[in-house]
Amino acid sequence: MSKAEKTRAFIIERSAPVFNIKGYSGTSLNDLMLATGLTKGAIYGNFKDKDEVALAVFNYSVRRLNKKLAEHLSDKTNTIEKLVAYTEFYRTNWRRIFDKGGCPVQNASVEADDNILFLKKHVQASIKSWAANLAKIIESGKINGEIRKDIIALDYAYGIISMVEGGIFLSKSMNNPRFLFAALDRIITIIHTEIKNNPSTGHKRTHT
Amino acid sequence: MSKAEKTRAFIIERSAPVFNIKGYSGTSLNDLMLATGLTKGAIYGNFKDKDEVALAVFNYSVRRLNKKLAEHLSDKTNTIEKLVAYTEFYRTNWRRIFDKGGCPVQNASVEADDNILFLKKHVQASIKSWAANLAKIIESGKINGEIRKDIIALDYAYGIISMVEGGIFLSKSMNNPRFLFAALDRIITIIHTEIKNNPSTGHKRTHT
DNA sequence: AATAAATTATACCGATCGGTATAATTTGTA
DNA sequence: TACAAATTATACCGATCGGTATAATTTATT
Repeated sequence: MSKAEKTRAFIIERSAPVFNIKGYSGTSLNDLMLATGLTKGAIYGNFKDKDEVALAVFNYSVRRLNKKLAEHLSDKTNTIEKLVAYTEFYRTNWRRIFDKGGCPVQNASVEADDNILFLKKHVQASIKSWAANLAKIIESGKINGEIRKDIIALDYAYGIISMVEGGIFLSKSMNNPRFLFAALDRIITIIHTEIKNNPSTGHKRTHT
Repeated sequence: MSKAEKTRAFIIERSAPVFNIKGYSGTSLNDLMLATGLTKGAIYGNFKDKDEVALAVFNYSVRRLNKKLAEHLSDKTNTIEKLVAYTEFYRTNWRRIFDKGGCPVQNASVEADDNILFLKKHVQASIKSWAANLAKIIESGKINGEIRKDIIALDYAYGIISMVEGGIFLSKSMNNPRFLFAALDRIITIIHTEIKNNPSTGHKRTHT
């Protein structure tokens, strides 16, 4: 790892919360200089422009969050446990996430979706991969019998994301985690009543 | 209505979609001049600074949305119909809303919650009044027997808002209304299975 | 129609924006 | 340790930022 590579990584790490809190338009190069303690020369020696910093920061933030999430699921063996752990992750880490400006996907998307075009496609890609990962977990549960065979994994994956983001939005807006917790509670209810394979209550079938 | 009052209203109307699409930091006075066809003199003759325009625009956008929503509910008499009409409103008007930048509350909140402080308290106030209105509808249903007496109206009000905003977020991000529709479908399911007073299935009580 | 008041247009302000050329410095290699 | 290359700091660029003073114009009143 060369000096420049280290500096580049350092700039990204330090700039991430700044972009996430102040937004793309709201973050100036002066902000980045303050956050890193470096000068314009160092920044522009490692990035061609502000867009490239913003993009690297977005990808870094998403990868970091995905990594933390994966770690949180790593010791879980069965599917239902993994899905519940998914909600536990946010229940445990909401404060850390909020302190750094909230969900980077939500922030980037809401700011970018109408006018900052170079970010929008990356936002969409990260949401797609997020949903695909969740769907994969659900699909694996269909194979081992934990999850009902007739549910559409991707639909529920997007449903979970939708509710998580709605909860984050409301809790962040109101400075109160209870709305996020309520969303997570509902997700757990859905897991147990809709997607989990409950032979006795599932489809009210009396024979297999 | 004096000339200045008309101009003020005109500036607000024309600036509303600009702020909602480009955000507060992303909207410049030049943008407002372009959107209104007026000069800085006209704008600063009616507003003391950019903050005042942004604030007036936010309040206008919220009031306008509430008005449209109220109109959509006006012909509904009973509570369940009103709640269903609530979801119908978004199902019918999503495109119009999306074209103007999405939900103004969501946009303002996500941009403002960490750093544009003068907007944040107004965002919180508008969410509170939104929830209170919804809760009022639910409460009236408790009185006339349409809604179960044991449910907490405000909790469900915030739950509905959370799901609507989550759906709007995801659909706006992905350029696809299906995620919003899915959220609305779920809200309707919750209305019918959880909060509606279903004497036969409600609490499985065999006696009153 | 004359005129005072209210309103809008023009021209300009200092500050800050993103970005660049170049000088100073640090790094890796011989 | 000498030296070339890579990296970072400094100084500056034109453009645009929000905001203001004032001139031109429009409005309302008589």
